[in-house]
Amino acid sequence: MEKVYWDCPDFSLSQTLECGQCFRYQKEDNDCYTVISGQRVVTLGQAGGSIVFYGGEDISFWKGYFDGERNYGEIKQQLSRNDPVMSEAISFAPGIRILKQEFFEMLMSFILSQNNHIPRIRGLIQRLCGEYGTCIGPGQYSFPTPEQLSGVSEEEYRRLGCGFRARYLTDAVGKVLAGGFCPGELDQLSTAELRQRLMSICGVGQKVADCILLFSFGRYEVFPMDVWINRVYSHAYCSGKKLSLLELQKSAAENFGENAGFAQQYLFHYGRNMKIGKG
DNA sequence: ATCCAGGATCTCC
DNA sequence: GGAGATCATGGA
Repeated sequence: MEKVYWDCPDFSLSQTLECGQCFRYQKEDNDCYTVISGQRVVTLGQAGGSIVFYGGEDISFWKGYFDGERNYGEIKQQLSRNDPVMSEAISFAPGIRILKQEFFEMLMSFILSQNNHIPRIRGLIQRLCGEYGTCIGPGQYSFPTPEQLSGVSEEEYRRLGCGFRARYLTDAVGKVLAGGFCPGELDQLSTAELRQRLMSICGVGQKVADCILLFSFGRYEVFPMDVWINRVYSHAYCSGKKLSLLELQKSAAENFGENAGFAQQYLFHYGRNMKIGKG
């Protein structure tokens, strides 16, 4: 099999895939990962600093998916300046990059994420793909397109285990199919406008919208505020005080500015693994 | 067994 | 705008 090597600085494959932003990867026995995005599937590994693609298809797509062109060294340096907490979080997982994932996948996945555990979210998505996606390899299924989900009822989503989120999924599919969510058009909107547009979908609140903004639209100034980030940020930056969501957002924006999204992911992964602010 | 999860919505003030 | 109850489900 053809191998392609790629040297990408500040990049850990495992940290990037396993830090909670992505649900569509599988760790293989030999320390490789199989990743699926859209209709594409890739198997890759990391030996030392070098990424190894097993199979030479769509390499440029995957380099974009892993945000290969961005200078994360500079981002980390800016964030670490005068910030011991952030320095600690970054040194815990210095190889995180923010993936560029497909819009509809992010929309559906983060609707499913609400009030749910990450392992269970992955399971739901896997079942959703197996049921309605296209087989693109041995046991591998693409995330279903809006068209593939056009006839799926709430009942069927419930049968997969989606629970109260079933209604949200049908609403999302319907609104996407009705138009108004074409990525090329959405790219032109300001972050605030795009957030409002996303929140017009039932089951998409600010946090889910912000995850879509960050992980799919590259709006790196957003700071998705979930239960973990709330704990970590309150504990480490607000001396444990209970601030309102609005106050927390304002504070994070002042602290991290245009790099808030990157900061959020370093903090999220660190705080969740260290169980900061819990117990 | 009981708790809790990358929340959103509804109601009520 | 903010506080509280409710929502399904299963992994830990």
